[in-house]
Amino acid sequence: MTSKRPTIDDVARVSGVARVTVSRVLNGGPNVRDEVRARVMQAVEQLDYKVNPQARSLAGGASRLLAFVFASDPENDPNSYYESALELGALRACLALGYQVLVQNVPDQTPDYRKRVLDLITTQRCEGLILSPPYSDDVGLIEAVLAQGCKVVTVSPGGPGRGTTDGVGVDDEAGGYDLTRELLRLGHRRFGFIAGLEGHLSADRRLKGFWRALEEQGLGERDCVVLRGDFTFRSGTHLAPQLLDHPLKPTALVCANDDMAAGVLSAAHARGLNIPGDLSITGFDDAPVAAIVWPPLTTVNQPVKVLGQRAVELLVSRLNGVNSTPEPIFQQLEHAVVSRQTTGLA
Amino acid sequence: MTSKRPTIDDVARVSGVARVTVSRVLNGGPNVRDEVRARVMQAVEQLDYKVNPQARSLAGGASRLLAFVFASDPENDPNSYYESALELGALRACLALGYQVLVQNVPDQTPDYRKRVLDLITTQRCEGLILSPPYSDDVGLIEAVLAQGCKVVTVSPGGPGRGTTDGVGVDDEAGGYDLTRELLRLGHRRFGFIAGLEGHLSADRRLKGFWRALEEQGLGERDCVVLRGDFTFRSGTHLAPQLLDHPLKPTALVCANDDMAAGVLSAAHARGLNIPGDLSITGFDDAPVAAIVWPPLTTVNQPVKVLGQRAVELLVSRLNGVNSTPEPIFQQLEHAVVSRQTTGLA
DNA sequence: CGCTTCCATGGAAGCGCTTCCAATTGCCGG
DNA sequence: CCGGCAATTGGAAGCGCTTCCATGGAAGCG
Repeated sequence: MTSKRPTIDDVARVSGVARVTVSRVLNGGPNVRDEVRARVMQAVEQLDYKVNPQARSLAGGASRLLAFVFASDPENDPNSYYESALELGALRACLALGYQVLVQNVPDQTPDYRKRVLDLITTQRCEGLILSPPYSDDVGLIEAVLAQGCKVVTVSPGGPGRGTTDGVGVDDEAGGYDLTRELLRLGHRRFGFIAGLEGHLSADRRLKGFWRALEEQGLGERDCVVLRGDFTFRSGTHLAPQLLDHPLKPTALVCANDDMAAGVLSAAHARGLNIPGDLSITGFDDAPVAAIVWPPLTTVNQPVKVLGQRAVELLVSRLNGVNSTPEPIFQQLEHAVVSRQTTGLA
Repeated sequence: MTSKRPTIDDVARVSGVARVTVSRVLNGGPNVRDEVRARVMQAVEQLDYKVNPQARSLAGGASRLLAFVFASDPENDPNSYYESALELGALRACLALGYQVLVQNVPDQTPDYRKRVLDLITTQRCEGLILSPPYSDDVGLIEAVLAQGCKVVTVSPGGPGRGTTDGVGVDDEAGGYDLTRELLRLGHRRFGFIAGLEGHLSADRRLKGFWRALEEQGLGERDCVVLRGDFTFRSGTHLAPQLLDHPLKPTALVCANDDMAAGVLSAAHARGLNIPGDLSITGFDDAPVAAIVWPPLTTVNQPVKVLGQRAVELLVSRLNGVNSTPEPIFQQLEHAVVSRQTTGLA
């Protein structure tokens, strides 16, 4: 066992000042002479003193705890790059800002999901929440959290979530549009689209952008078959046949994320199709899997890790009062079409 | 803002007992009459009281905080299923046990990595650490942590780590052996092997099992080219040419994990090779990517999520004194060869 | 020069909980 | 009927920190 850790009183004694003064120095408070500040810092150094975060939050009433809530069920979707990357970005930012982040998986089919989320605030004393889709558009949930005095930042809100609280994300609609333009340029005129889960509004915006690009070319609903998947590889493989065998005979299959696109690709391989010769396939996100499959997948890059990081920064700026704009802020980051090898001439 | 949260004193007042008694009930202490216990629980219910974890750990001297430390650099290896799955398993187990887990990424090339890890104990007050490779075999680090009075469980220790503290893992050596037996059965006699990073001893055990299987068939060093990768997809694609162009002309490439195998597969596709007709490829871990690539990868399954969960359970059982066996415990879980479609007759 | 004002510091209280120890009760054998 | 012991409860102290308020001195002002 270790000898006991030094406390703030030890520092105070060694540096010959009162406990409050040490506290002031530690928290960057004003009204401390430079000489005293230096003396305290030296004592801190000498004793290898670290504040006790538990004591600090008990006394100060601030836990410096954030929570990252995600919905995807890892049993069903074991590979969710999106969530891991968000988390990682959040973790990084927290480290820099002196906050901690609790990661919480709350499958959204859970009947008491709202209670589960609110428990993070009551039980763990979280001061801020990062909500990823589909929670980022669950206005009821967001308002319930806000009502508890807990700040919220949403990741990729698709609509209603945006007006309610701060958020970060890319322009999904523009992403879908840009990607589709590229497909149209390659001569494709008949499409299949695998959309995401109901309620994931940001994913639906991708579809909206897709339609807009089609309409600009005078194309419409009769030129595309739309199906809904659940973002998993498996749903891609399951849904592909319906698209491939459809009388419309699509020449390009557009998927709302990369995992489903990888599933479609796999199903296409199983049929002996030549990609992109016989069929073009696109994803969304630019997850690692996009570069791993063969041939590498054309997709839309979004900086997911940065999204997680920005979410934390936004949250913390609200918490420490640096930012107190009354209206919600939405930080939009850049997306980019990444043309790889699953797309070719129609 | 919320009205203030109820405290233990509120519960005491409502249930008409002293604060200590409430504390006893909350912590499942002995010597409380059933009638009183029920009364307290009812008050807790009625007030929707939740203990304040910060206050509890300050008073009780136990933070109920664990940390999960992993080394892989996510910039370089953006897809590490292994770490995410361990984390998820740990998270799940913690939720059930009332502990919290801090996730910490400490790249092992960091010069002050040891300090970074020890800081988790001093700064965050963690009571237990989960160390994944290669830290699981860093005896110096483990002992330094132990010396601070912090418990340690290692994940997949490959050798030295095992005798030092508790651990969980599969029998990597047997996994490598079983997989290789399968390859030999298919008639392969000339091999390429992409090993993992230096210092990842559990990954090296896979190679050891591989050799053992070869020796049983009277094969040896001259029948296999061995290279070292870094577990990433990219290192698989980079290393593949050296193996494919080697005068030995290997008919099967064995990789220490799935990502590298996926890289090799991709490189093989780029050359127009027919898999498994021209070449067999195997991975290790049975990560999601193994099922996603085309053709799906033959590999060895290890229950990574369960590993993470067991690690936490082991740690907690040490912390609360349920388990106080003096010698280190190693929990070995089952592995299984998963034959998919990247392996065929030589 | 007496007054206010500002700066730098310290004293005391208390955050919500657990732990240590003392007090009370009921019940035993002798 | 009494000392003793276990079961049950409560009082008080204190974990390590921040916050509120008081203090003393230096500086500013007419």
